[in-house]
Amino acid sequence: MNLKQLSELLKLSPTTVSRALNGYPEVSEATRKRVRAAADAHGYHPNIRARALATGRAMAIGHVLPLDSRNEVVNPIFGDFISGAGETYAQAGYDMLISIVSEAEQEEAYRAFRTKGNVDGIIVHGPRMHDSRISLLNDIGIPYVVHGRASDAREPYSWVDVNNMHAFERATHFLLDLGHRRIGLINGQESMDFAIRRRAGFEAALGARGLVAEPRWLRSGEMSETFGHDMAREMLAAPTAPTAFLVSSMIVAIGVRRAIEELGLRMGRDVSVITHDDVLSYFRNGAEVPLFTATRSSVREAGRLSAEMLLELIATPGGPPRTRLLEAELTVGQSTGPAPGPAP
Amino acid sequence: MNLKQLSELLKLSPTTVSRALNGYPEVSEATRKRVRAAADAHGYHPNIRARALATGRAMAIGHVLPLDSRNEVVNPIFGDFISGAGETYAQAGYDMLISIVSEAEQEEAYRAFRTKGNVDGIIVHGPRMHDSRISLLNDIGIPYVVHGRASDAREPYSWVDVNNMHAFERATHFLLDLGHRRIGLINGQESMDFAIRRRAGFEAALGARGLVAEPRWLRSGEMSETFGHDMAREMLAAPTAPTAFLVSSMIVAIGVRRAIEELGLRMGRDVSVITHDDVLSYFRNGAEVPLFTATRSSVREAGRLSAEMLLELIATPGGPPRTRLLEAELTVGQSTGPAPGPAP
DNA sequence: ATGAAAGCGCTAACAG
DNA sequence: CTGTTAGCGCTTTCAT
Repeated sequence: MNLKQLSELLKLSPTTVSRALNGYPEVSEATRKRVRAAADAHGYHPNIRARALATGRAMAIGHVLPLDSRNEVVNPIFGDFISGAGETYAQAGYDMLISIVSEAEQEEAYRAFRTKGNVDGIIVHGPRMHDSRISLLNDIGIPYVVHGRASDAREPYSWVDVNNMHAFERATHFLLDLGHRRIGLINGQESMDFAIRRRAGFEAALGARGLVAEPRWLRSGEMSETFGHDMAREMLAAPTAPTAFLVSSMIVAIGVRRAIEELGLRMGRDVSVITHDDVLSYFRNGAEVPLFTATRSSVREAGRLSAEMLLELIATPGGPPRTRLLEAELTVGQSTGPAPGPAP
Repeated sequence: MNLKQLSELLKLSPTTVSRALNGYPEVSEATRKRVRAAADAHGYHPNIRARALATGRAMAIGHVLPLDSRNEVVNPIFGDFISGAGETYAQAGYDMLISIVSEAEQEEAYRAFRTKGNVDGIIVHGPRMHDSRISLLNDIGIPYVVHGRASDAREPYSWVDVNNMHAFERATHFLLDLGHRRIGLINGQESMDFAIRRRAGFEAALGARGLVAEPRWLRSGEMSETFGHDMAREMLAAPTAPTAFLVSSMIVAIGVRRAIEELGLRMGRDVSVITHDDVLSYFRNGAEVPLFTATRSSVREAGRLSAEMLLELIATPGGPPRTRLLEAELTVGQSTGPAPGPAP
């Protein structure tokens, strides 16, 4: 059933039927009702490709996901992001298009989105410190929002980001409050913008107490279980080992925990671990102190906001870039135990 | 730059240019070369909407993701699946469309894909035991492949699945070999097909040794950290507690580990944990025994296969359904320690 | 308030 | 081998 058939059925012109269905004001209420009823009865849905061709709008948003070339793995938080964004798109009648490409193919992916004309806007994932994509997208002239930031970008751009620096600063203070003085940071690759910000937060907290980050306890690399395991084992094997780890991702933290277990150390007693991703527990002399870091829901919120922002940018072309910084929820549960932490 | 402009530039008809670019045989190699060069030079990409309208093919595959209504969370393995599928699509020139919808909206999502005409085929995620979607999709008449199975489906359908039963059977045998006799299973919701199969594997392994699963050590529910934590604490608090857990997801296993840590038990000594998701370690009297379950790469492989299968189904309409069962890699590393496990 | 007609950019018969 | 012509299904001027 297409528009023409429906219009013949109704003894109206396709024009009138189209107008009736799309809420144009110059249609009488009577015919509009009649048209709506017939459309419902026959399960008519406009062909989206034809509409897109006629209107010039694709009614779709493209997401370009960088594929880690080494691991062929996409960032696990992506699922949370799109579950937030997807809801917004669905309400607005937009489709979500995903393109997973290696670092080398990124540029081409953006150009292809533009010239193929299958999206009206783009969400950029995994921005790096020196990210050429931003000026590329400005040149191309397609609306976009970056999830995260590219610190050294000269040109203005729209972004939504979680306050990584603040989150890691608070987490570090939390460990310092527990009495830890030797803290290891197991971070993501520092070509990624978020990793730089997380280290900055870590160092700021240490600095506020007159401490300085030990280079040997600063590690950064791919976000894998193996990496976490190997780094933690290395650091724990040294004569003076960290008493706590701050870990950039849940996956990595699993490896760290494995290393701790292998060495016969006790989590939360001999060594503590904080991740940026989930609910974890700590101990002060045997008393539980849960720490909630709500990264997953923050990321979903970031997805929702990015989508809204992008749809607004599409609706108001030529408008100024917008930005939004989210605070990740991070709350420390009631501590029932005595104050001092493990011996430094 | 569109086809007409490019053809004027080349002093050729749009038809010839189109044929040259799409590899039609009746074009001379000389002009084909010339056309290709010009297209590359000017960054020409055909407008996909116009092509879709003209050909009747959308050149896109739709993925319908069920959104867990309670948690608003998508299954974390989804990222691995689409990273596998995405590569196949990209090579074949297909786009990937994602639709994230709650359980209630599923039917409408499939119908909309069909009537809007924006996809040529569908991948179904998260099949349940009694899944009405299969007969719906057969009625609608759009090619599809199910990631996973719906055990009680009457009609034939195409699917790709990991052998969950076998994976859990082997994992259980592994724990039994270590000397464990009290094993807890923390499973996904048993309305999901995969959860049923995992339990079946668990029970089969126990049965092979003349053992029977204890109902109090069988738990199933949402795949969250909190659920894992709460179930493990409950089971560990009982007078006779499991000495090992078999856990259905990495996220859940994090909660289980937290529970173990809180109770001051030692991972791999007092209690062992196997997950279906990642690299983990076990201990026999202090010696490390790594167990590798490569779910993540298996899922990526499943994504790749599903995509290939779907493209074939699209290419050969009316063909018979295809199925494919993958064995998850699960290998036990070299054990350097003495044989006996923890006391039963 | 309704309709006729002209495209959107491409592909696919049908000529030549 | 290349070009001409006619749509794909819809929206959108421009008339009436």
